[in-house]
Amino acid sequence: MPKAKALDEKIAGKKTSGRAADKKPSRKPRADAARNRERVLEAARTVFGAGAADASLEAVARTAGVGIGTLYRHFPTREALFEAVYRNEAEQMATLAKRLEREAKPIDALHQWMHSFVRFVATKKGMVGALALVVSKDSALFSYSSDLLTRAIDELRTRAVNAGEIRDDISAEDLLHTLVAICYAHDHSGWQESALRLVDVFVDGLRKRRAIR
Amino acid sequence: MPKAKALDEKIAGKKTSGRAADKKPSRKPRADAARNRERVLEAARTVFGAGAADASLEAVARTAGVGIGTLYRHFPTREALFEAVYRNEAEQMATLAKRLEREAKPIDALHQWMHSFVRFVATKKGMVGALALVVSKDSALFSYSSDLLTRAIDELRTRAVNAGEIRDDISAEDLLHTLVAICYAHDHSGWQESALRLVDVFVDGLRKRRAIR
DNA sequence: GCAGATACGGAGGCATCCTCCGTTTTTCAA
DNA sequence: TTGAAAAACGGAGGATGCCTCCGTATCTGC
Repeated sequence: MPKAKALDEKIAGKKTSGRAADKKPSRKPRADAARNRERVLEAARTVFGAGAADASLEAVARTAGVGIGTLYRHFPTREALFEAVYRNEAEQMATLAKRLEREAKPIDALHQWMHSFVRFVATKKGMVGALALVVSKDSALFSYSSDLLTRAIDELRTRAVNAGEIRDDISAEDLLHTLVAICYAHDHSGWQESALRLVDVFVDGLRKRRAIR
Repeated sequence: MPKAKALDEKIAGKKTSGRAADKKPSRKPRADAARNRERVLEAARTVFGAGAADASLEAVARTAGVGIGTLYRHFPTREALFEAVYRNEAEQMATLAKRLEREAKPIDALHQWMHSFVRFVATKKGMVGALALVVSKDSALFSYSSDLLTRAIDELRTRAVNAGEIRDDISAEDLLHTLVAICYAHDHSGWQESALRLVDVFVDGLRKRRAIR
């Protein structure tokens, strides 16, 4: 299972921020570098948070009061920047999954998690665009956050499948993909209600039940 | 119902290509203009058909052997070009809806139509990108094709609702949006099977059923 | 305080978007 | 047939964005 392996390495590497992996004593990171990184992140949160996930990176750099080169050094791609900006959010969703797993019945946990996801996204305008990028590119394979979310939903899914409550032929990736898709590009007022309803429909469809005849 | 009105005007205008609307005797369209329009369309079909919905418009113009200015004169926006390229496809889907309405039971008609949509999209690589644009922008309001699809699915939906087979609180827009979303950004091999399964789940969720107690 | 390591930043090459306008082609009426 | 006006052509050019590269500035450990 090469994919999971790569993921674990990635998480380990990121979490500890380069623990003496192999052959690098490496002095501590420079103060100005850390400062600038924070500035860029802050600017990105501001700019993307305004809903413009496609804002130019130059605008972000300008907002941060930093050269474009500096931005690219810290975040080589737009995805990397999104990743850093929304990592926190993904972690919150993962934590929520753990909690729901303890506190709710399998299918309810899944259902509630998906609802929370929609509501969460609703408060973070930029996140939709970020998620779209994450889902649409194969970069999903390289995204810490996206894997976090996939794992979270997969735990909920597996539990519900094992309890015999939902069908077993829909993958976690498909679930997440659908969830993001439901949130995506709904910009009119009232989209949140639509999205929540669509989640209801979808979860209902996942249920194993007998149809009225 | 201002939206529908605007739509009708649009259809009429396009269909008859400017029938003496009000005060324009207007000479007949120039031959070279018509020829170039066709060339651009053909080139666009080729380029987008190869799956590159984000190809540069300059590339399309080059392929068509036409200046970039000419392309923009005929199709002021990328969406307008998509619209023209895939208008035909949308009409086919609309026709299919009519047929299914005669030949299948309400919910089956809806289900089959959605399946056909997925399969259809699978054969037209560029179409996914086009649909994404159409759905994501509010340009949906100004799109002939998108309205055609919305109307088609709405007829199927309404019929199924009236037959008491599906819930009545999901709009045609939501259905179409979800359908497109399910197709969107699935690029790995085997996406078609995933997508068809997701459609099954979704339609199942639309059903009015009694839960297992 | 110094030297080397590290980071900065923006100029510059490239691509795309889209507009504007001088030139060319077509149409129509005389 | 012809010539002038209308219509369309096409591409140069200004604007913006992406990303890289490298001369310069700053920091850190000694």
